[in-house]
Amino acid sequence: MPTKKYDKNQIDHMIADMPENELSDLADLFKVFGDSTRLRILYSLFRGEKNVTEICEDLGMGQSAVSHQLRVLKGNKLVALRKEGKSSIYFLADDHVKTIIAMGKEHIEE
Amino acid sequence: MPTKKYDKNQIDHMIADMPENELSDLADLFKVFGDSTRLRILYSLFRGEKNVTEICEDLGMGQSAVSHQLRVLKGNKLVALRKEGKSSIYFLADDHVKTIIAMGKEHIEE
DNA sequence: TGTTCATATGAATATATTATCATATGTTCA
DNA sequence: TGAACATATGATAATATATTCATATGAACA
Repeated sequence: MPTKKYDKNQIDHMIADMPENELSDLADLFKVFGDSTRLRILYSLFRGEKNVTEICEDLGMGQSAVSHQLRVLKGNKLVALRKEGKSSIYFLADDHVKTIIAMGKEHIEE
Repeated sequence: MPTKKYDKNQIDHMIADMPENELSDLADLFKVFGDSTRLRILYSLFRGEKNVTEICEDLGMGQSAVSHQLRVLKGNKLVALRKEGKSSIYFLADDHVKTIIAMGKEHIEE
């Protein structure tokens, strides 16, 4: 499978004629990234899949808060999970998560 | 100037070892994209620079609400402006805006 | 079966955010 | 200068959001 690349010309074309309702969906997606707890969860999973307890330890946060945010992330298809005994093992759902984070990172570093 | 490209390997490397405070800045940036009024403004400016009145007309929103959001966008360096007579002409500040929107768009379309 | 561990979820509170209204600032031009 | 226009901004009210607390669900296993 070839590595996917993005260049500016493709991007201009990609954005043109975006309908109003799609913009609204897009805002909802970015809203999910716009919370540092959720972003820290994503970043934690970027370093490897984890169960809920491990995520809590990694973030130093309570189980309930983390579960609530995992629910949001899952609802937006940014993470997925598999059950393993008593545990739920969460992992990043696709590579767009990484790409979006990388783009944002590049922006703030300038 | 060569067209910039991004591939998955670069991206993995880009994200590795991101410090905690940078994640917080990143969440703040995404928060800016996570509002449909602001996203509509960005999209409007993607189609061409505009003064405040024109943006208001394009969005069908009041001047005050738009100005408040332009302030947020400007504070985050996503738009810039030049003064021209009585008008402030706003435009997209850089190409990352487009890239970030394109990545998000691609995600929601799957 | 009953206890423990792991996770999910509902309700409530505290905080943040957005649009509106009113007004201030600044520019143009008669 | 002062009237008209364009934009910016402060305060407020309405809404949305996140965390906490309490509790429910479900699996493993003695």
